[in-house]
Amino acid sequence: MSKRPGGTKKRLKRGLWSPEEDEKLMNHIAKYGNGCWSSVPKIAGLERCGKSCRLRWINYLRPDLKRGAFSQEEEDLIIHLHSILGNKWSQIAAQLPGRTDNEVKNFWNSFITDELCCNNNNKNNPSNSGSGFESSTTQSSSNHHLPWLELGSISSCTEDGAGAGAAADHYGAALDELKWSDYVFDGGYPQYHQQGQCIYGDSKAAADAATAQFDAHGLGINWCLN
DNA sequence: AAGTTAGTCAACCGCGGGCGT
DNA sequence: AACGCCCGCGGTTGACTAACT
Repeated sequence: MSKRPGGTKKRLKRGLWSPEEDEKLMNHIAKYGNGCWSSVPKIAGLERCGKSCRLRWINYLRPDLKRGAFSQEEEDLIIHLHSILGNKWSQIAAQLPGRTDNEVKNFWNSFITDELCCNNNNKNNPSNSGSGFESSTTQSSSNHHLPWLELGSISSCTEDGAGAGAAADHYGAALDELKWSDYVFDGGYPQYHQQGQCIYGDSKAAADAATAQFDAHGLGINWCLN
């Protein structure tokens, strides 16, 4: 952290929370609930800012949090929701009970790092070119079974940025109608290469059929390499 | 064994929106 | 309408640790 909050009268503690601080915050919330964060540090006897208290509670102390690695279903859901919602971490996390936006964001950043890394590896290693998605998952603990379907750029289908939200809604509604699961290909990942793009699917015909279905709904879909 | 690199987790910061005055 | 306060979100980065050389 290169930037420091300026102008604070009292020097607030920063960095990792101690067990004693956690206990103070837990006790405070058990007693008063989790409202009015700005007053929490004062009442709870913590030398932290209210925002820090709120973050600690939301990301770590909440009793309903589900700790540990993401399940395969959760990973798939994140990937799916991100294709629709973009970096709306709080909205994505809202669909994952017990998970925080921070967790989802961290997962996604790791996921993207893996994907980029393995794309580069694949480019440099022709022997991997036939199964890019699968090979991209072998390094991490993640085991992504789903091809990564990327919706056509939402911004590109609107006249300006103001329509992005409506466009996202449109995609979401259309995907619901299309029954997303019909386009989740299980098993291996043969690819159809065309004009620099990869289309993942059980076969070219399957990918073409899926693409046609999306086209019929007015979706500018790119079956995306990852 | 020691040093380096990479990956993950946790926390901070700035910004924008909602709300009350 | 303007202002200030508070909260929540998304981006970023420091701390820690495991893996690698």
